[in-house]
Amino acid sequence: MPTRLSQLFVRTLREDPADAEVTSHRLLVRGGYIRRQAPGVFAWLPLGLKVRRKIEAIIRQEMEGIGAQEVHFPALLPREPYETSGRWTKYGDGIFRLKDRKGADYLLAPTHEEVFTMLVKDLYGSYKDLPLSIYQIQDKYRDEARPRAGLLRGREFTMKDAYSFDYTDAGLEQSYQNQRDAYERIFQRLGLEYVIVNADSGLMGGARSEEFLHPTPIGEDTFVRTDGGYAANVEAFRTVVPESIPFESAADATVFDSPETPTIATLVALANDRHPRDDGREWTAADTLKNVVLALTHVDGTREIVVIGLPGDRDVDLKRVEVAFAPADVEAATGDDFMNNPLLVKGYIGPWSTTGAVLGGDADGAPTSATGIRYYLDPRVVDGTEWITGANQHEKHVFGLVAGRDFVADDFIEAAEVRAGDLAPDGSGEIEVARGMEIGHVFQLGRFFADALGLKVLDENGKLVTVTMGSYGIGVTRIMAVIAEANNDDRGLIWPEAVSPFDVHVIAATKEPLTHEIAERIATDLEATGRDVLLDDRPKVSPGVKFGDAELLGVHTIVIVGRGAVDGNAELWDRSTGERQTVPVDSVVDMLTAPR
RNA sequence: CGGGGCGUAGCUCAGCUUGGUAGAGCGCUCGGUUUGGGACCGAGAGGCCGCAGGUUCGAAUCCUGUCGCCCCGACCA
Repeated sequence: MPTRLSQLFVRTLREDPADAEVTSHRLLVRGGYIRRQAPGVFAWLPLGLKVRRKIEAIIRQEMEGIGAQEVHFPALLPREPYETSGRWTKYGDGIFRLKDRKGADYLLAPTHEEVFTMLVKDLYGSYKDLPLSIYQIQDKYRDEARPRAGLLRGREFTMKDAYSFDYTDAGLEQSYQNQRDAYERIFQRLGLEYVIVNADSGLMGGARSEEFLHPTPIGEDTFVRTDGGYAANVEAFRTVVPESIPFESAADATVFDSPETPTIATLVALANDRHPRDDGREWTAADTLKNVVLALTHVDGTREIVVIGLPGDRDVDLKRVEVAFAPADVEAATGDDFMNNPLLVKGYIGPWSTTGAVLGGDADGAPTSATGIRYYLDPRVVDGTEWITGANQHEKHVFGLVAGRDFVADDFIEAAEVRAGDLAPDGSGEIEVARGMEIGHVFQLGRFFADALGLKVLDENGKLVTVTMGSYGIGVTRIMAVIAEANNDDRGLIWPEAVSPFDVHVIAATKEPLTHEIAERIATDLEATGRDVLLDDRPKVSPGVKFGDAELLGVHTIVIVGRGAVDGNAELWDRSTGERQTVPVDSVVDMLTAPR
């Protein structure tokens, strides 16, 4: 039986809801797919559920296709396994915690690595049981600091999470590749544009990690790519290191007075004014070495001051720094930090002074400088490059300071902002910077969880080996929003066929009994061929409203049975192109079911 | 957590400056007219004006506090 709009639990809204900003949120609420219940929490109405199930069906097919087995674990979980893995603490305010009547701690799972690991440990003990891939489609809960954009960042959301278990690295590689391939098929079937970028492994450590990003201006991730096929998350971007320059014949560094140079721009202006280059070129910000003082808080709580030196035309990208120093926390140095390090003269910081090294150390990293503070350099600051930088005296800078001669870093660091036009590390040219929404993530966890939770099996030699795992997530509900976001016009949604809530939307466009009878018959006949049909049989609703609702709801194929019915005609209306085609009523079903 | 905005009917909003019986449009119900692009007429139902204090003869309106929500940022396996 077709679904009758007159009976369907839905109410379309003529106006945009006041709390919806992004397109997908607006249209999904207006179309009666979802309703907001609490910030980041949504009720699913019949239409929304239908779309979601189509997405889930595709994911299930592809998971089964690679031999992953479906399970379903609780969303409500006890504290213990998360305590063991350390994530009860690590997640901080990010998870919903609750207590049962006895006062025992529970959480609403933000992700399920622990539970899967524990269950495999309970049931399996031999290498013969592996490899194993299991997955679930389950609601996840995260107490986001700021839920936003409707389904795109919710606090309750549905995710497909899969986990692979292997006892060899090669096995993990294979399992990972299987999932990765399945993801590509899933996104292709969903008609979703995606790029695969190298991701930072973040909280859980681990080896290979790739994100599937859907390029969109409202994306929360910044990534870079080249026409030559390179793509990476900015956090994972690696700077191309220039060739070193011989510096045997370089002139000595020269200290100069630099009053009133609070910024790089004023410093450059002063240098050009008083110490113009003799090669005719002007000094630029890129000739200066900017030294940024940061405070690290290590896992054990100790605080360490470090300095990062980078070309003056670049800013530090805090996210990239955090990744570089993970798991330590990073913040800007405070006034107290400067008080405690009087050798650092604010505004005139540099790795060198007339009395010798102030920052950095020798090649072994042993602190030999005056401060002993660890000094990190941007990879562009290769040996032989010459810089204008602070001389660690009030109102004094130095130029001609040569890297590798006058100062040495403890290490190099990817801390500088990444800019469009930078060169890709794989030689494929200049990068562009774009925004993307993460729709999938494949991740080699390695032995992190298995170690923490003691998941080991006996191998062929009877030796106990720690299992190596992968985790693979796809945001089901987020994908629905992303699809909606990518497929709409000013009149409403335009679902791709693969996820459309219905295959055909049949409209009885007049109030004459004849049109209703014909529409009814077409809908029933289409259903008999296996099509999923929505029939707008509302008896007293004007055609304009029905057309408007059809456009809002966004089923790609619409059949209008209206005033042409007396002549035996109906219309086929393509939602995406807007084209209408008059066809005999009797051929409608054939036309819509003919193989294409 | 920082910044900004908003809480009045199911939805979108006006009213608040200048205190005096709670409003509009859409939606919903009933009757009639209309009938291919969000029709019209008439009659209705529907509100603790976020909550709590205060000022006042009288508070949606003024004051204080509080809660909630939205947006930007920080954060975000």
